[in-house]
Amino acid sequence: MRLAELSERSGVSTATIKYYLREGLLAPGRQINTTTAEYDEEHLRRLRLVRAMIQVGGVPVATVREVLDHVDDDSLPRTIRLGAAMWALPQVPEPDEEDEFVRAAHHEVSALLEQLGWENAKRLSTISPAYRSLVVSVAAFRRLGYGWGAELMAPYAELMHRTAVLDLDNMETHPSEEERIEFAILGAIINEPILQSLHRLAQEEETARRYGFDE
Amino acid sequence: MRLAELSERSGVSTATIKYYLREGLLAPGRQINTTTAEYDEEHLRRLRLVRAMIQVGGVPVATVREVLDHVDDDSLPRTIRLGAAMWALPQVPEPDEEDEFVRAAHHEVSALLEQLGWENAKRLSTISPAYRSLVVSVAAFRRLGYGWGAELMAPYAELMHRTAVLDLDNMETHPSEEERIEFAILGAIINEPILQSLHRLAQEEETARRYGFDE
DNA sequence: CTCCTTGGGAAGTGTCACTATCCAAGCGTC
DNA sequence: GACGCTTGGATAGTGACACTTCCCAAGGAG
Repeated sequence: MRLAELSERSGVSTATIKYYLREGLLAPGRQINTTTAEYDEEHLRRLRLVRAMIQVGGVPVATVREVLDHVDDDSLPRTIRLGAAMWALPQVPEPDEEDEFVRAAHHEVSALLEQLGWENAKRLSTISPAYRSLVVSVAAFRRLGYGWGAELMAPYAELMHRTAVLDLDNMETHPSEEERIEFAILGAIINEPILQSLHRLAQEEETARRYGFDE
Repeated sequence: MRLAELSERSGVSTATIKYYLREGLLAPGRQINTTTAEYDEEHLRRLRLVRAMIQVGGVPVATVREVLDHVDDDSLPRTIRLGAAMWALPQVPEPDEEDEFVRAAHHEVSALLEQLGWENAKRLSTISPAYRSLVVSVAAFRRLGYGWGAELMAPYAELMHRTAVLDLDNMETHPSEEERIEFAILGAIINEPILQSLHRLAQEEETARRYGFDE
């Protein structure tokens, strides 16, 4: 398969594929001679993953490269590769520890983890990007004058835990390592828009059930 | 309160506030004379909401304006105002109905709504942005070769429905109309990062429980 | 009187994901 | 073997976006 065919089958323009090649998001094809390169199904698959991350997930190109670097790092064991890839994902601004709201949010969140008994998450709290982004979000809410304490978050956290259980159950149905890692990344990226859409749909449904249509 | 104080109390630079004023995201202050305007707590509150939408929620400025226009439209009844504001939020590209994956996703999603008994969501399916974005995401997943059918989505949808119930319960604890509408918008925007963070934290927790730390 | 602030507008900045253009070197076809 | 096409490689340009900078004339405070 040559560039033109790769482009056609993926729906991505050749110019964009060349851009991805330059950015290291896609491995170069097998060079046949100076002016021809051969791509295979693996390239197509990877290109689609990249597209999904960028277009559906809105992940910045630089982040995609980081994630893929971890995925392809054969020197690491599988769980680490997966974890590294997942952790490279969020683009979380370092919370400002001076800020009173940030400090309050910290307490709130660790109280939450305590209450839920999430021992592992607690142990990771100093380094986990998910923890940090939660702190940032809670602080933002507080700054607006809305209380969003552990007691309000706990039921949400319970539901999200069940969601995570579903995620991992689904992942485990995939036979090969490669597929599982890819699926986990998709689960973290494409799943989120799906969850978000389901959430909004559910809100519409529930709103209509409670208040009806005033249309 | 003058511009400088509004800036100081909100942590937003005067230049940016002026930009928001120009863009119609913030009502002009009460003009005292040609060179002085007076702002009140309401302005501060609105400014914080705008900031939250843009910074935490990543909502484009143009979309923020649309949302606020609906919120401030006193000619509409409350539920409509709320609905209009929520619907202005997502920036969903129109799905390409020609695409086979999009059509398949359509069937998938309406089968899901059928199975769940979400009658209201189903009735809204032709116009709801949430429905459309769900179709787009499911189609993207399919295009990558991953099956993500109604039977897999249903348990997620159930969990999201419970989340929506929590959302509305929380909203109803707010006494005033204004606050409820504002809270609902925040719930749609800031809540989502929080849910997302909780989801990822839960994934970390569950991954650690299942596979332990290989560190 | 002087300095500062005000609203207002125009123009510039930096980031990001492409996109367009150009190039010399092959390949396939006639 | 001429011609049109494609290739990898590189550079520069584009358009959207969210500011940010700069400048202005008018008013107010000390």
